[in-house]
Amino acid sequence: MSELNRSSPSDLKVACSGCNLRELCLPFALSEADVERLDNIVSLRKNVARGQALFRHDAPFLGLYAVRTGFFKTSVPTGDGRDQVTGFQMAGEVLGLDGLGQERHACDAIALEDSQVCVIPYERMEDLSREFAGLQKQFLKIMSREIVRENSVMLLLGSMKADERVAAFLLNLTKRLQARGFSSSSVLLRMKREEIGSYLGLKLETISRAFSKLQEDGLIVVDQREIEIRDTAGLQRLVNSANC
Amino acid sequence: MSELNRSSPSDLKVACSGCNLRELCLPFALSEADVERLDNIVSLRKNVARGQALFRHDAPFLGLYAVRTGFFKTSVPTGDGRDQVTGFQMAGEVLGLDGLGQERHACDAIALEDSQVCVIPYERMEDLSREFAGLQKQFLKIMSREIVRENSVMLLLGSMKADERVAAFLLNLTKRLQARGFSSSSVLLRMKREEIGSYLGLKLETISRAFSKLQEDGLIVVDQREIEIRDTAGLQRLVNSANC
DNA sequence: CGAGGTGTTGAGATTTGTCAACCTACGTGG
DNA sequence: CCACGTAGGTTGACAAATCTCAACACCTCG
Repeated sequence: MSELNRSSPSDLKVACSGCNLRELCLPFALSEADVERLDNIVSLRKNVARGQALFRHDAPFLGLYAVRTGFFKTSVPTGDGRDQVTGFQMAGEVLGLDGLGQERHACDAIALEDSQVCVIPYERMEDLSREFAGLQKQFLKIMSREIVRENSVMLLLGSMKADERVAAFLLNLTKRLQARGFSSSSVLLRMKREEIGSYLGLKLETISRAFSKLQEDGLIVVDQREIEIRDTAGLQRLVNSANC
Repeated sequence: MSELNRSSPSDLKVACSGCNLRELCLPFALSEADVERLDNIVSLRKNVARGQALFRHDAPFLGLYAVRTGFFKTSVPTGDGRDQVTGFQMAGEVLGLDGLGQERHACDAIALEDSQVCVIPYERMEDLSREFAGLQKQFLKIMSREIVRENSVMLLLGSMKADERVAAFLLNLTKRLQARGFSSSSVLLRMKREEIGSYLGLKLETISRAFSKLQEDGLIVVDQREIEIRDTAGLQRLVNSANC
């Protein structure tokens, strides 16, 4: 009945050991042997259509998910029915870490395009320690990185101006896309202005104006959701100059 | 030579099993047997004087710390030498989770009063999986909770007005103090207005004005760093009404 | 008693939000 | 294939919130 059920849980056999995201995803820096152990834990894939939820807040925690293809946003409810976007996730990134603590999800995860995730079922995570110490530590590392990421978002939200936030947002996106082999000078945004605004703590009109401003200054070229980066160093200077 | 060295690493023998913070700290919800295993991992205490750093960003990650007595702040550098405060930690709370991922700390941890922490040395964490599956999962849970906490700070920074942020801050503090057996109607702030402002993404003058405003409205009474909560429900309404 | 750190308050500047109009792209149905 | 409706995006004018700068008050500590 839930939106979750409407997605198709295709029971494809997964193999981290043969995945082209190895270097970016769960297996990063793991030994060959450890990756094979991981294969036993990550056992199936799941498709999520654009607009659908992978999970919703308050839903029981069933496991972690690694994005295989596609693009997600996570958001927390504001109490009055609206949401604040807390992150955007692309291939190789992990969703659901918020749910481990209370065995219940703290945010919604919505696909911004047709996507596919690899599933790490909660009950299999019990096997982690039995499987190998290296694997268990891997999860601690992944969570630690998420904490560091959130620290940097707090920095952004707490101390940057609108233009600086947008510049930092674009640089972060292109850096992650570049690590995945995409162009670092051109981004196709998968989210709307309103979602960027929610993530950056700004209104959609302010995002729009910031894009226009950065374009006027020759740092980027905006064509709808297609952003061309003209001056990466200039954007970086803008971010660095924050709070001076 | 570092400030770290100037703190006195008193080699007291620690026993989680006999600690009065059991229910709030690392051992929460662990079995008697697991807590005894934890005793083998948490092996010493360390004093940190007011104003000193427990660790600094970029320093090698040596282990996790559980606050035993005292009060800390964590902050990340903004790039221009200044810092943004990312959290305040009191007895039973864990410091250093940010360092696991890169084996290097991402933030500074500074004592706001003379404090004592229990040390979980990094090399001992290797023993976690050998010791017991329950223990390893405990750390994942603690990290997950930190992620959820940071989510809620992002929500605060991204979508609340000054008064609402301050109200949320006070409610959060009193809730945590109450869980530790302190009065929920009176708080002695351990940090200055500037640090609250940094944490909440506001300037110190705005914090001062927000306190005055909440006092005018009869919700609190302010006397320097001593805050008396007069109307918890009123503060809660203010927080809930955010974004309406 | 004086100095320095911290906190409060006011006035004006700056930034962002709000509201409204308009534009563009896209999908649907005639 | 075109007309139309709708969602998303841009821009302007004004309002509201916060920041900035400055003056001053208070407290602590030597």
